[in-house]
Amino acid sequence: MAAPAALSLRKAPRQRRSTHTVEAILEAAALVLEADGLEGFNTNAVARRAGASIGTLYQYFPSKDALTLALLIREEAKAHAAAVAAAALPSWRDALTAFIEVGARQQLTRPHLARLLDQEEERPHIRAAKDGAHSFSELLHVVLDKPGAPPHLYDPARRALAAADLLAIIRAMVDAAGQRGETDVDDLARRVRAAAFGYLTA
Amino acid sequence: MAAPAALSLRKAPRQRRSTHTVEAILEAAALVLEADGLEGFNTNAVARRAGASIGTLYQYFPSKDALTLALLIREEAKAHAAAVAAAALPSWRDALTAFIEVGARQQLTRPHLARLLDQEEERPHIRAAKDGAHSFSELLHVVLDKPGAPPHLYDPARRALAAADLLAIIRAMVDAAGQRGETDVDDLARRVRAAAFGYLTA
Amino acid sequence: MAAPAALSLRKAPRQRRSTHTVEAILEAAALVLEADGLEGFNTNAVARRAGASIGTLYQYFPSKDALTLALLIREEAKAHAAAVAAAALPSWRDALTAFIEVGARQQLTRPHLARLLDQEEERPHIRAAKDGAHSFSELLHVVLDKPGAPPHLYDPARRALAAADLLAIIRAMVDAAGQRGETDVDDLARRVRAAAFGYLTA
Amino acid sequence: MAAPAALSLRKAPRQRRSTHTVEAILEAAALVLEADGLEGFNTNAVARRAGASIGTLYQYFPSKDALTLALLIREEAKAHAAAVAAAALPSWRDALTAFIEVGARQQLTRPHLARLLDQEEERPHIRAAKDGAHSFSELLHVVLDKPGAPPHLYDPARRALAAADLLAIIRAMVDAAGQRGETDVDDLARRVRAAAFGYLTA
DNA sequence: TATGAATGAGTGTTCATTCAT
DNA sequence: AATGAATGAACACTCATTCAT
Repeated sequence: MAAPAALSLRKAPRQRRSTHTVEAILEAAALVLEADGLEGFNTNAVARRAGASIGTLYQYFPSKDALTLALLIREEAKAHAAAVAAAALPSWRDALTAFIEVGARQQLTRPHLARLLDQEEERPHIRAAKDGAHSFSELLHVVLDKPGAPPHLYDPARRALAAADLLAIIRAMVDAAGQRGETDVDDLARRVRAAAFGYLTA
Repeated sequence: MAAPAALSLRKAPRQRRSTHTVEAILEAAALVLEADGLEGFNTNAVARRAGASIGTLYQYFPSKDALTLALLIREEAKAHAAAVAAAALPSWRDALTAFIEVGARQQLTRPHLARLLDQEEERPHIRAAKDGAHSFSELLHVVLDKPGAPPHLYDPARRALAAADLLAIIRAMVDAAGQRGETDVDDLARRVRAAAFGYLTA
Repeated sequence: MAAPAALSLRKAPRQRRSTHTVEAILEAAALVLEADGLEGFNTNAVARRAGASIGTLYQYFPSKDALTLALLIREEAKAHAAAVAAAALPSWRDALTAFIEVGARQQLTRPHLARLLDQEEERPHIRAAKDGAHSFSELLHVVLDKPGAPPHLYDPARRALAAADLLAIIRAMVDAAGQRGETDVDDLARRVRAAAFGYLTA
Repeated sequence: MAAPAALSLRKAPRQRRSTHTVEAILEAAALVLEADGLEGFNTNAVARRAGASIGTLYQYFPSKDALTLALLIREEAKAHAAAVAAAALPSWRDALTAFIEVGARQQLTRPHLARLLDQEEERPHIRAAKDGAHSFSELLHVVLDKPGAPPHLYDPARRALAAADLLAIIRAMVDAAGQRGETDVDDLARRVRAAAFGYLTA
């Protein structure tokens, strides 16, 4: 599950100062991404925005991809923790409902950033490095495996397919909503629930 | 809503030879995209693959974005025509069903290419230039406006939202299926129908 | 024997203009090396000196190492041809004498350049790519295999060692002489002969 | 002819701990050089390997060149002492024989390191700073000045040239032998003697 | 009309060196 | 004295685009 050396942090920040620097760089990366999109996302711009030198950036991130990956993981961390909690609910309906709400809330927090990171996540290099870390797919798997879940999901293959389909549905709907500038988490969650539960019970 | 000059074809290919050249370049672009992904997609590579010079490429496409856009439109053309036919079916259920099948079939034809083009389509530059051309969203709008459609869609705003949601769902599911290497159009269409109709009737 | 793709010419110059460009770049590389040494030898400086853009340089040389290698081969080409002729002389004494003269003359032509290229030739990357091309060692082998050569060289292993030793001796002496600014080829050749024949007959 | 300030030790290590640190850094430099070659030889790597901080390194060595120079001198020190003893032998033949043995033994001890340092020694910056320190050339001069040496060396200019030639020969042969992985000092010394005495008596 | 040589701004990355702590 | 975070000039290399032939 660990990222290959080339994409993991180059050095663990030891002093107070350096954790602050790493944090500043990551936030700068997020801001650049939001402001200028993927086209404007280059390491020099990130360093400048962070008020750091390019050398400093590379002290902590061995490559641009490593920086992207770190940002990806940072952004997903909170949502993933919440998703883990959601997936732990005993009833599969409650779990799925909570899971969807987590997704909606996460996406509407920084919608532009989230969408661009979703795109980056698709790049083979990043995808491979991230591997299973923060796997929302696995969590959905767990949800669909709970007692009372639709019987046609007893078959592991079909369950895996359903988990993938659901993830795609949730991701796409919240992404698109964020793109459109929606801000009402509840309404969005309601519509996603309609699609998700509709898919499962059809 | 015509595309801005910089992205339209530099010259309309009139002569037979020109059409052939343009077609060769477009197919080369598709092949490069499929073989090397976005990272390998550059104008020199496309020209080389097309057996044309880079100068010739720029004689027909004023910029790389124009080439991308032209490929996008070419790839969508057949599917769009089919979708128009689908949307013309009198029953909204039949229309939506047919629409979904069009999407599934389109995506599984050249899945890798379709997905990369979907990504390119998100880039603001391209998006703006493409504007309304080949709007699958509008077609869904038409479908949901047919008599017998769920009553809560009488409200135009809600109908627009539903059309957007449905498009997101269909796109995401067929994209992901293509990525996974699925080839069974019928099974995919069945699952998408489940999500779509489930969403509408929930 | 061919250099790996990454170090061979990127494209063969087709037009008159481009052969001229390639030649200009190679000569510029030589001049930069002579004027500023290895420290000043960078691709931007070479391009500037050649009156070309950096992009043009990279059209023909896929990497800095490829440029270095090409220069190396260019500089050795004439000397190697002459050395082949020398090694073809029937008498081993005449052959060795001629071989030494070739080395002395080559080195004193552009001594500083020759020495820096000798250094570059030691770098593993370059060495591997060059492989057997322009192997002066092989030529010495041939010389020592001629009838009448010292009998203790009948053993192939000892002959190989002797060829290596002789090459080292010749190289070192002419290198050092060039460094010191010597210009008298004949005197230098005389001293190298003393060492070489002395070595063989001791 | 002292080395310029910038290349001399920044502070003379007086305390036990300092000496130990300097020694650790020098050995680390040697190890890095052996393991990763000139390409991998950078101050940060050396400090890391020495278990010291980069700041500490710069407390003792004012620049990378100073470190290189110090290592060079350290590595030559033992050999130079032995060479001084060799040059002190009354007979010029014995002296030269002993001198050669010193060279062979030195080179085969840490062949890779010795060769890389030989290369560094050629760099103008280093060469100038080192100036006459550890001049093996001067020692050879002394040897050739002993009674009974070949009469054509009575002329100081010719003697200087011969000393230079001999040094080049010895250096080159032991270098090349080290590169090839030879380990037999006696056999190597024998061949070098053949070249050296051959050169002088031809 | 077609060619492909040429351009050069832009980008990722390294590494010797400094200096606040 | 020791640390290691920070610096930024320098460099290899790419690629969209132009234009002389």
